[in-house]
Amino acid sequence: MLIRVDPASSTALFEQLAAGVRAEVMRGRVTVGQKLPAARELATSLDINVHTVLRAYQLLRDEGLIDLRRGRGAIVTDHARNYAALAESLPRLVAEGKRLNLSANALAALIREAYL
Amino acid sequence: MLIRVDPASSTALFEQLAAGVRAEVMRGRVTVGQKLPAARELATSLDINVHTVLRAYQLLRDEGLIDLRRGRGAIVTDHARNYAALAESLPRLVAEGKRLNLSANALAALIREAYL
DNA sequence: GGCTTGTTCTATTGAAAATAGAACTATAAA
DNA sequence: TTTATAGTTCTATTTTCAATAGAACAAGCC
Repeated sequence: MLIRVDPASSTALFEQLAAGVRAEVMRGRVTVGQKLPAARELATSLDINVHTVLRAYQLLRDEGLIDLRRGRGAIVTDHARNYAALAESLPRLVAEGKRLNLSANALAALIREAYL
Repeated sequence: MLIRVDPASSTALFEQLAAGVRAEVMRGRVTVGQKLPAARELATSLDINVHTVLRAYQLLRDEGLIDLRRGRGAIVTDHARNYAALAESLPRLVAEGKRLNLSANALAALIREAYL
């Protein structure tokens, strides 16, 4: 699993982390049943705080993407299959957004709006 | 133009405002050449600070969606036509996201990721 | 039993949002 | 050309939240 994090970004670290995991799941590089790195371990390798990683994990649990329990760690749930279904339609919309000169921010915000 | 704002949201007020305008543009309820409410006016009606509204407007200007100048106000540019092109494809993706039980947050984050 | 791993708690620091008020200037309209 | 409009710029304060830190705790696994 390849997760990058940009401390200089305006997006919160825990959000970046969660987004990174989601993206890896969508790409199929992280699949059902797979175990994510232990929070302390990932925190060390990314040189960030454990609590920040745990917050990202808890966010993913709330979404149903991982099963998170002490002693066991974070395991990707069946929910991950859903993400794969977007692997085609999502890049298509992104391409359209780019063609129209929309920023990533603008397009993401439109998604959020349309969700209500 | 109908803009709502939720002070309790984790999303910044100025981001919500900008998103609201973008959404109205996409829906065709705000069109090219149209003048947005004056910052002071909108601030009063939403019961938020003028600077917060101006920050949202400046964000939209940076995106090229409005022409913002003192004395004139905020006028929607040609760029708005691009948004209309998304009025179909975007709700389609949103529907798919909902069907897959993805949160608005997750889908928006995936958009952001795919944009890089 | 001992190791791993998340949970919970308190506390501190730093950055950014939001507010507030005032003075200023370009634009449009009367 | 005067006047009202409306964004720009400035300083300052308050508030919220991310991120860090450390410690004690509890569930699960070998």
